[in-house]
Amino acid sequence: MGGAHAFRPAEHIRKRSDYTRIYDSGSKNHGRLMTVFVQASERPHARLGIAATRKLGPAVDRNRAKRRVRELFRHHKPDAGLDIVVVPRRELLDAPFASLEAEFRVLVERRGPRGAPRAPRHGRSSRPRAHSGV
RNA sequence: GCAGCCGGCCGGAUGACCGCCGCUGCCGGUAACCGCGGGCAACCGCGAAGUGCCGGCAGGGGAGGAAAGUCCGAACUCCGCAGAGCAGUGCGCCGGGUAACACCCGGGCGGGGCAACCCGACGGAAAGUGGCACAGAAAAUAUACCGCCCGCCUUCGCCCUCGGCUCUCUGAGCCUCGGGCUUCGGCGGGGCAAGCCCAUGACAGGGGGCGCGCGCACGGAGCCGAGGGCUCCCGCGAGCGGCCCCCCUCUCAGGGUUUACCCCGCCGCAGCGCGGAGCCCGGAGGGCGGAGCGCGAAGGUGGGUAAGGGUGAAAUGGUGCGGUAAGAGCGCACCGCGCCGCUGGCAACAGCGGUGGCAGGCCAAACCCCGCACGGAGCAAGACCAAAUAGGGAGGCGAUUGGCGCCUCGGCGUCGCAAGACGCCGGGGACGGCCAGGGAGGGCGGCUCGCCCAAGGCUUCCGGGUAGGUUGCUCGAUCCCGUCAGCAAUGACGGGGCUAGAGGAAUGGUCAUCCCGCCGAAGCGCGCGGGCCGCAAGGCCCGCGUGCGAAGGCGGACAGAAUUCGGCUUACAGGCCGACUGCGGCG
RNA sequence: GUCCCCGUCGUCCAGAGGCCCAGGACGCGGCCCUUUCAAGGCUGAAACACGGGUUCGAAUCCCGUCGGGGACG
Repeated sequence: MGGAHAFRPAEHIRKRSDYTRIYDSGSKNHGRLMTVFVQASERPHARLGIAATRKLGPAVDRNRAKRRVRELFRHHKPDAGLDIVVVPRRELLDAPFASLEAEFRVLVERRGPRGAPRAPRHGRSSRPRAHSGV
């Protein structure tokens, strides 16, 4: 029943190779609370990966950051096939949830401004894949 | 009531919406490898299997006391291993508990606290090696040194001078007072190379603070003296000294301080007695006096001694009496220590008695010795399944000719004592080692021709094995309750329960209400002090402290399982329960 | 997760029970030299990660924290 806000295993990014691919050829946007990598994919649904490094804090803080980011993804899930990797910053831990939602929306959709979902730096052309939401 | 001490426990609650991960049941969809059968084959059917996977619904479960640090100990897994030892590491009072431990319990000993109680790496220093700065005679050998005592040897000044005495009298000798020289020692003052400190204010003095140290000292006066020490006074139930910081004299300074060295001044030391002969005077007798003797001092030397020696973190048992030439556990008493015996205790150890005569400093978290334990790695251990790509092995298909190279055998030649090496010729063999030819096949193409690529080909199987997946993975030295044994740790028995299993890693997100703590105006209560009124009881006002206190605000810790247990260590807001100790109050 | 290693001036090192209130080089401050700068000379400031313990005495030896780095078919 609850499918709209669910977060299924298929929506996790798990493989190391997926992460490196998104780091290399996805678009990258910095915010005050987090950094977001976005890359388009062939899948019918979006996927999420979280990279909480030890720099963020001890295990309690890292787990809390991941839970809040997952919650963001559940409530603001893009309908298109996008691979998203979020790198949380320390400021994310104490920020109000509403400010997280605002920043997450902006960072995910900002991938547009400098052209379609495309690797800005590595120029390895991924063909323009019309996405309505920009 | 306050302060303390020990043990145990909890570690926010409830609800709403949206979610996550296992398990169980039901419902819907749906495979594959593989096996069997059929078919020329593509493939089909059956089994595997309605399993696994995907989705839905329902039920039930889902972080900790430290999950942390990874400091110990184990289980488990793989590797290694005849046995024993060495090395290395860890542990170290005794007894018990345990699967094991560096953990726990009980006891002993030592230390701290008024006490409850707390703390302790707590074997061995006559097995050996080594270290102990500075100071000090000496830092481990009980010797040397200083000193004390005994014996022996040598020596016991010089110059000037007041005064005196004697004589053989412009002089000589002797005694005495004072001074000087020389040598040594002590005390005081001054100078100053150099070092250090100081405008961030030195130094000195005074006051205050803090911690550490010593403890009847500090200060004052005197005495003995070889080293070095002793006595008295003041003070006295507590202080004193050193270091550091702050303040004041003080915005005062080219100054202060220490040691070495130099100079100056002061003090101290440098024989006395008896005495035959002799000489002189003489009444007795007296004076001088060589040698000698005794005592004393200085130096040297031979011995005795371990009492004492400013030091130091530490000094060779302590105190007292006797004893001695001086001394000494040399003797005695007490204390300490070692050994032996008895008693109590399983033991560590304790008590008592006897005995020895001191038997030898500290450091083993210095090397080490003794006793005990330990094979190594770690769930990224290990096991199973197994893409793509590359590579390995075996087979099949296709072309299989020549040359070079390779292997082997034979002959000849050169070198060599030989073994053998090198070269040439010939026979045989293998080969995807190289080159050329050949061309199965492939590409362009509807087909042929043609062109291009081309033995680094196509294909089957096998083994290792990467990504990935499955497993190991949660029923266990398990948890709860009770009984029994035990002082306890713990164990035995009985009953009951199943209590997270993720894997880029779940156990939550957002909000509401409540709970707890802190702040908190007005107001109220209590205590203390002051003022006013009142004869008094008391009342009023002011100030301070304290308790209760609405709305509201702030806060609710430390921290997230990763193979699993037993410990240790570290972090932690707030709260609850119980035992005990000290002090105060009331009865 | 499992297992190792290391912490000394601002930086890189030395020191290995007392000679160390810790030494050297570079860097930093001041003075001298120079017309000036550099070089050179003189000089100064500056550190034992933290907390306990052993010892007469600890940067050094032991224990525990904290921080940093590394390895993992």
